[in-house]
Parts: sequence; C-alpha cells; structure tokens
Amino acid sequence: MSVSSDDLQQHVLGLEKAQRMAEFFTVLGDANRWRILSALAVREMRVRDLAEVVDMSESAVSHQLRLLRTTRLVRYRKQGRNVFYCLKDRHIFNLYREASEHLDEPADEE
Amino acid sequence: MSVSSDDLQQHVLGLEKAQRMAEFFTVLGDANRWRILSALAVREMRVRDLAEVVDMSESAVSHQLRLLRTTRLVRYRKQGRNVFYCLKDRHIFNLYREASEHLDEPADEE
DNA sequence: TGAATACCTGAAAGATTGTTCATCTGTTAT
DNA sequence: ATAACAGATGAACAATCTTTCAGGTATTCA
Repeated sequence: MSVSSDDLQQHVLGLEKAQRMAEFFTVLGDANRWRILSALAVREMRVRDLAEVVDMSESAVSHQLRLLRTTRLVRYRKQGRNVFYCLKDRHIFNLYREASEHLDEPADEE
Repeated sequence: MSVSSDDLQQHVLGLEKAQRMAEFFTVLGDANRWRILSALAVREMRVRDLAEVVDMSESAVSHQLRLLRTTRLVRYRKQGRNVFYCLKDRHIFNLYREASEHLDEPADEE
C-alpha cells in the first residue's frame, strides 16, 4: 500500500471533475425531467404543450427547462410569443439506452 | 393537436418508468459516489481503504456503498472481517464516457 | 392603448438527501 | 473469554432540490 497507493490517487476522480459529473447526472435524476425529455424526443414543443403532456404547471416546466437549458440538454427557438424547445444533445439517447439496459438486467449478472 | 397528441402520450415516459430512471441517475448524482466508483474502477478495495482514498469517514463510505449495492453498481465479497468491493456493472464505464463527452463539448454544438 | 397570451423568475414551503454520531454485529488475535 | 478491529446501521441535523405562488416581461391582437 505504498507504491500502488500513489498510482491509485492518480486514477481517482478529482473533486472538481467528480463534482461536474455529479451535477450533470443530478439533472437526469428527476422523473418529471425525464418525462419532459421523452416528450421532446418525439418533437419540439412549446412550454404550455409540455405542461399539458406531462401534467405539470407551466411554471414548474419552465423552471425545469431552465435547468435543462443550462445543462445544454435542450435547445430553444423563439417564435413570436411562443418558445419551442427540443433536445439538443444526442448523448441523452445513449444515456437513456445504457440506463434502460442496466435497469432491465436480471438481479444477478456479470 | 388531436391525433398527434395521442401519439405523443404513448411515447412520453410513464410515471413509473420515469421514476425508476430518475432513481438510478440520482445515484450517479453525487461527487463522492463518483470518486468511490472511480477508485473501484482501478481495483477492488476494502471500506477503510476507500475511506482513506476518497477522504471520507468509514461510516459515510459504508452508507454510500449500500446505495451502490442496492443499485447493483458494485459487488462485494467478504473475507474474514474485511469486505472487498468492486464494480459490478460495465454500464458505468459507458455512462461515464457519454457524460464526459457531453461535458467536454463546446458550448455551441450540433 | 389596453387586454390577452406565452413564458420567465424570485421567494418560500415542503420534500429529499448526505453526513455525523453513537451504537451494534461479526471476526480475529491474545 | 476479552479486546481490538472492520464494517453496517438508525436517528437526527444541515444542506439541497422541486414545486407553488405571486408577480414580471415581451409579444400579439383589437
């Protein structure tokens, strides 16, 4: 535990990077955000349409969209007094797929 | 918004599945858990070694490991009074890679 | 200009989460 | 048997997150 311990410390995620990873995954750690993202995976939508589809208040949706915007998971374009949102990032699909596979795996796997 | 709306509802993640997705990603939404996972990615380790490497109390590490166990992200084997933990699931690597790529992307992409 | 619409935002309340502390179980060594 | 050690666990407190509520801005329409 002297030489190999030094090696280890180099591989352990630094506090800063670990923090950025955590912040990103925290955004994906909410059921309503996933419902919003899955709706936007179908097509771009306005805030009020999203609110109806996922059964949330417009305000709550707007708050969540702000978070998804700052995390660069969604993009938006203004058209008159409407704001259309859509997925920004292809990575979401991959993350979704990986998580699904993990969750669908039997309790004992390797 | 009559026919296409029906289609939409079928694609939006149901509450139950969205909840399971969220719970899984919530586990990955903590910096200390990522540090633990990254340490275990190097080699299997005991609780007290982990505690030292990631600079947390043994108790805190143990609590986190329980969560990682129930989420089937880590596995353990007992040997005497030691308990060795290691990563259980290859999916973590893919999730890590996807997240890293996303985070490393320039602010304006796509 | 005034009313209606679409969306955003700050503050606060309620829920959730992570760590600490004290304690407990099980194993090894003397 | 007793002490020391490795780890697990419950309760509680602090910090964080999510929604609601009450307004606020910007755009459209009459």
